Amino acid sequence: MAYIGTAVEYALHCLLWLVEPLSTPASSGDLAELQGVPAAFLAKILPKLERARIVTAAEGARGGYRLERPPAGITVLDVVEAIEGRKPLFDCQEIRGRCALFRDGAPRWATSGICSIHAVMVRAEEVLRAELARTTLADLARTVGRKAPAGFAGDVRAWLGERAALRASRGARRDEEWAGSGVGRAPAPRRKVR
Amino acid sequence: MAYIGTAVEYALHCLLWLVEPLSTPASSGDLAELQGVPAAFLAKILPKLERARIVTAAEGARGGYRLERPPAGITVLDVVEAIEGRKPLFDCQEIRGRCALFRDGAPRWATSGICSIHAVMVRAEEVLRAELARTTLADLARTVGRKAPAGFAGDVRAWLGERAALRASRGARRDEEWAGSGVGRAPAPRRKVR
DNA sequence: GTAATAGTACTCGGATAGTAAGTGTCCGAGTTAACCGGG
DNA sequence: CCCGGTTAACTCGGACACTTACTATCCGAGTACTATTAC
Repeated sequence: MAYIGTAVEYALHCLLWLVEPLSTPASSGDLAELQGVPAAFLAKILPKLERARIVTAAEGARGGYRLERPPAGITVLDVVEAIEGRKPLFDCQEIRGRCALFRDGAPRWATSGICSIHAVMVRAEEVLRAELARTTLADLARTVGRKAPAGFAGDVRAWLGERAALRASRGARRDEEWAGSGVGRAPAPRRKVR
Repeated sequence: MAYIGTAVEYALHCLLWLVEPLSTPASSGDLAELQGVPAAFLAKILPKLERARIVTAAEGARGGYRLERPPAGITVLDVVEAIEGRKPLFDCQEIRGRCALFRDGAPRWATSGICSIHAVMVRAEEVLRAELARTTLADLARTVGRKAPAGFAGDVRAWLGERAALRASRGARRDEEWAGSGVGRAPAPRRKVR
């Protein structure tokens, strides 16, 4: 198992599509289908980004996600910690104090301060975090934009918009089919389709 | 679960006691008891250090472990990789190529080269490894030596030596108890006082 | 025309499998040192 | 005094429980928007 899991990868890829503002927010289901990742899992990841104030969620019909802050202010480290929490690279078991020579309790010099081995790991974790904090969402989007052909970002935006529009008309279209089938309509009670 | 596990911690603590050469090699059982760590587990860790040519193992009776190389040439990274292997910080799922817009196969620009997100993680892993490679066993031992009181290292060496000597005489002592209990003995009877 | 209402799509959160990895234990095989008795 | 057999202690490696975390799925609750109906 890797230290940085699949959930972070899914999140970053979703955020990349949200860098350029959309006319309608993107639903978690659409983001999942767009990228071929499990929708139920993504629906569990995105709320964590919301709690971290990285995205805003619009509830209800026509709901979805938008970036809350400008992408140049969101670092990869922000995303990692929003999803995985701040889990340590290493958790010290305090072996120092268990030495068999300490018959009755470990002396102060062996329990105070930080273990030297632990100190190395803490330094390593710090440089790791610093490196992850160097790259922002805007940097990532720029890099991706250089690789993809000219119209691609627009195509994706169009696909997402189409998806939203299709959903908006679905109820109405279904009603139309009902009318066309010649079935009488009851006033108040609605029939459930399917 | 942490990226760098307990096994690495046990290993580093053991190695610290081996920095100063011992007259007799230290057995895995003694190292375990000295530090209050599960012996059966440690017996599984130390062979990995041997395969990485960090320690040498003396087999058979009076066997045990010694440092193979000078401690200034053994880095913390060496120990981590000897035990955990070179597991990646992040394993890329290649989400790029799964885009729903690629109806019939992903285009070359989306599969060639390294994913931009992956690239960030690779850089992070590199700085992490570099930081771990900065500290050697000799550095660690020096730091520990500054914290512990003057005679402590000597006390530990004495304890390990005593342990080895005690084992050397144990069989004989047990023979005496056997003789005292009047239980008959098969082939080669033995007796000796410690 | 305006207000109430039903329906739908979405987010959010909890509950729940399944799977992979790390921790820890146990046992058998092979190896070496020490010891004993017999020459 | 020296030689061969026996025993004990150790490393090494495989097999096996146990725990934990992550991935993934499902379902219920709440919320907002739309369309329809009634006044």
